[in-house]
Amino acid sequence: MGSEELKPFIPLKKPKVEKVVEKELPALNDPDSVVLRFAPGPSGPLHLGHTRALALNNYYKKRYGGKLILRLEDTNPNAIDSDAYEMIESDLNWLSIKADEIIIQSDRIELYYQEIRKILEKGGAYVTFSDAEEWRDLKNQKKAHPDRERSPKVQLTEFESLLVEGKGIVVIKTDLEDPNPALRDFVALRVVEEPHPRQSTKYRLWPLYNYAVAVDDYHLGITHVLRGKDHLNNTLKQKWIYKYLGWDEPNYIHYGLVSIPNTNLKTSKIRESIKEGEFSGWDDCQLATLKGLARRGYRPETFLRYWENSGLKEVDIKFSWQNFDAVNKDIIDSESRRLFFVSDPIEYTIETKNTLVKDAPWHPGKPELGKREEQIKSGSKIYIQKSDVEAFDDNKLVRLKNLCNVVVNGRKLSFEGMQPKKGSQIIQWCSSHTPIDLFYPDGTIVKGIVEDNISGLDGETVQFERVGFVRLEGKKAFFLHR
RNA sequence: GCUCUCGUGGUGUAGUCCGGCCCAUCAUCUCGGCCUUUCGAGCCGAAUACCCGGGUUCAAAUCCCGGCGAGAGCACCA
Repeated sequence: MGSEELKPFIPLKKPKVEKVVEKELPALNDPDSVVLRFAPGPSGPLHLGHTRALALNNYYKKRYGGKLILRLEDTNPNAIDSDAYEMIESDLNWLSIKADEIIIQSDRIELYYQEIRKILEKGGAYVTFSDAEEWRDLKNQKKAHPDRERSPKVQLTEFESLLVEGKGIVVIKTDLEDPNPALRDFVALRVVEEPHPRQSTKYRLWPLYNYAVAVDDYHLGITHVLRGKDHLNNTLKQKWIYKYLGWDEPNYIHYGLVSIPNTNLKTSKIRESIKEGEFSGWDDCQLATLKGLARRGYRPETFLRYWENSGLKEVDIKFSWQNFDAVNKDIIDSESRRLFFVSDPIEYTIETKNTLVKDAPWHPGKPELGKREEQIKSGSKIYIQKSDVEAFDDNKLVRLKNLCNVVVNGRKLSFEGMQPKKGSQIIQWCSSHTPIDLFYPDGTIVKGIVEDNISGLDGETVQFERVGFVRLEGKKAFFLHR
């Protein structure tokens, strides 16, 4: 058989069907009424790490027309920054995420008392005055503390007395035989005598995380709990409370942990460093707080888009600044005006017969934005970056970008034509200028000058050509990314 | 140590439930080329991945078993 006859038998590559897959996050169960929550502890302002939970919850809220509750978890009087309540709300605001309801746990202490009474009554919890170690040791040996076996009636009496005095704890009974020691009997409420920033000394018995979360999730009607998988065990604990109270459980969704390289996210550490003067405040451009990142010029949409793109798989992931920056650049590039920035400026004088006019567009892709014009007369000072000057020889022809060609001669630049010459070096320059300090997130500060055109641009992101995108703030510029 | 998760290019992601249209998607990064009075943007192209080993099957990224690896939890924190 000739090759022509074989043709029908040659397996053909199937043409690939162009799949236009609308990429989206996985669907939720029970999508009919979706109630979600974002529940930070008010220990400081929000940082990059918080934005994932926020973005994901917000995404599903919008997708299903649901409701998002901001719940401030302030049940540990020792770990509260009283400014944080407001800072968190303003951070949400900045992200354009609207909480449909704001709940503060320390306003709901009576509710936690009410529900624990029910559990005590049903024999699902107990009060003990045992010291922490003894109680924990017994647990680890799968043994019950004697206080565990007392009748509900006694437990209730002990509970009421704990409200006024004594040093005990209220414990939720689980399965003492559970192979995972983390899941055996856990504390629901404990005594804290320190005054609470909002409630002062009104209460002395404070609920702990797992207990308060379960009670609130139920009473707030939360349908879907979206959180990191570090909460896997917490979910199991919280289910015991649902069981005792006969409540229907919400849908739990756990996503993998993110590690954010080279970034300090520990609120307590940051606070310390601010106190020591290492950072100027929560909005220092070296920090990955929302305030710090906002100051550098990251856009709210960047956070949302980045996290929605990262999905919610249970694998642990690494945060990529590169990818994050790419998202931000995509948003700001088309709207950021261009400027010349000259670091370590060296002064030159220009010689020209005719007055020259700088003809530089505010944005190369958007002529409608107009130009940044400037008249350059003979004798005008021209400033050039030291690193560019280092490549100069006398009689070298260079192109002052958007102006003209010049020949370098000592500290003089002589006009040498308007037509750009192929191959000649093109450099940025400043004449009339403003001094500006460029702050990098690693703490370095570069002093330089910027064209005298920035008056109307305070607070905006612009691109310093060849340097990267920055956000302007007075006589400062904060480096964003390339 | 115990308990629980999870392993797709450098990074993130789609596909895994219900095996075939997957010689594996998209984005970013990297490297070329084009364009450009920015080292930005845009356009074109390239390179790079199903943790390993068995099994089931006509057919495995997808199912089963074993290994290896990574992470988390083990608080009177949240």
